[in-house]
Amino acid sequence: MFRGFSSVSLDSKGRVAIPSRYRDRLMVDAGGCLVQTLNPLDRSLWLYPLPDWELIEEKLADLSDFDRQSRRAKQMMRGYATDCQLDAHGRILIPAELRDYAQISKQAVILGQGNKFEIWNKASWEEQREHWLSQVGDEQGEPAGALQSLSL
Amino acid sequence: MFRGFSSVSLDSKGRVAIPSRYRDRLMVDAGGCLVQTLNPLDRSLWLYPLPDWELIEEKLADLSDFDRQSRRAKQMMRGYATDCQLDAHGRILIPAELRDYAQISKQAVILGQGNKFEIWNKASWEEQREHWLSQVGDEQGEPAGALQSLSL
DNA sequence: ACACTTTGTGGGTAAAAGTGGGTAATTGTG
DNA sequence: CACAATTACCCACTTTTACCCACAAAGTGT
Repeated sequence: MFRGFSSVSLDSKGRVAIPSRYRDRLMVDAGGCLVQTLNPLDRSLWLYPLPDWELIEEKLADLSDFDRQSRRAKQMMRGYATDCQLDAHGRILIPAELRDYAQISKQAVILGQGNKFEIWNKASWEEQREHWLSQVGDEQGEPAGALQSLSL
Repeated sequence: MFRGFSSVSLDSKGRVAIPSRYRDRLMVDAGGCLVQTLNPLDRSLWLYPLPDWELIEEKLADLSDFDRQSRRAKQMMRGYATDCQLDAHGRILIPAELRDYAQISKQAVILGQGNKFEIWNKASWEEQREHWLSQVGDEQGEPAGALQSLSL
């Protein structure tokens, strides 16, 4: 399971260095082959090791074409899925289309999220974080649904 | 179960010495492998032995991605979860991001909290403590839900 | 009281990681 | 077929991190 936070920067060509602590795992499990796609739930990107992506793709294939939501999810995720590979320095190139979608230009963050990574524009991420924290910390507000029953 | 209070200081690199009375436990149970993450409920940090963290991670993985609050909880807790190891002197390095979040710079406190530790900025902790004491002791104030039925 | 061990603290150094950019090859387009 | 744009690969530099060593303070036992 991937976890952890990394602040990274894109160079002028749209490349990001994958934090080194993950590289061995990615080389062993996936031979350095990754799949990027857009995250339809937030304006960010998802990055899967190829084998994990293939599982996702199967799940998507099972979704009905006659349900509009399902059809859109399939179209978006599969349509933007892009193969990529770690280069000699452990970097990947993020295609311009995906950079635009997630509004990533210079500063980004990479979040380990279980079977995948999320890549965010740094500023957007921090905005989301502050927003969420102010909600959770707010004792007046609704006590955050699912979190309520969670003992950490 | 961890318990107890320790006042500690960070050095210029952001390292803190874990109080020695816990070290044996941490070495035996977790091989010195720990996971830090942010505490979304207070501006402090949580520090889990790796095996205990993995239980938490499973709980998080079960939360739905389609509920916004749940998704955020996953993103934050997992996203900021950082592996670390006790060094030869029983210290850990707190990443800059987490230090910023908890506003920890020089003086901190470590609180044993069952399956984990909480790490606070010392001044924030004392402030919280005083604030909480004044609320709970105050007979006028609302009698704090679940505490009401608790016999200590 | 003294020596010795354990704990806390500070910092130096070498290796690794992150970053930036040049150039050649490939691809797509007019 | 020629040209422009994009991509892959290479090299160089800067920053960060991990590991090591050294010392100060406090506690322990003789």
